[in-house]
Amino acid sequence: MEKSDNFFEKVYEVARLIPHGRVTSYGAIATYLGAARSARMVGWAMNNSGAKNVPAHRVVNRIGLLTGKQHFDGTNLMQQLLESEGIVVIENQIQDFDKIFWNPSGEL
DNA sequence: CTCTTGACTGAGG
DNA sequence: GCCTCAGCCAAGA
Repeated sequence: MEKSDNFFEKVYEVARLIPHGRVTSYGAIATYLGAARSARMVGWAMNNSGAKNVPAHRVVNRIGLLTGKQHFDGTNLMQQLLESEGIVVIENQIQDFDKIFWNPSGEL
């Protein structure tokens, strides 16, 4: 095992902590890790998540838009996974996003 | 080394 | 609410 890239590993760890039927944003994870302005790095980490067991479909941008669905295998795979968890998604837009949003800090 | 791109966000108009 | 600009940092060419 090589050295864990702290930042990336943290992202994967938090992503796995997201409860079913919930979602969070890249910025929320970045902020939790102390890199509030590095939300892009979270997205990049998700790009590498292809080799990890990370539910990247539960991570969306700040408005609940499935910006990353394009990186998934198909075109509706990400939406399918979210709907499978009880999340309503219309036109790549999560409905009731503010209600199913999960804060990694513990919903303070 | 430099330049561009990108799964983002916040501030300003 | 929308559009534009700037900041952020890593990877690829």
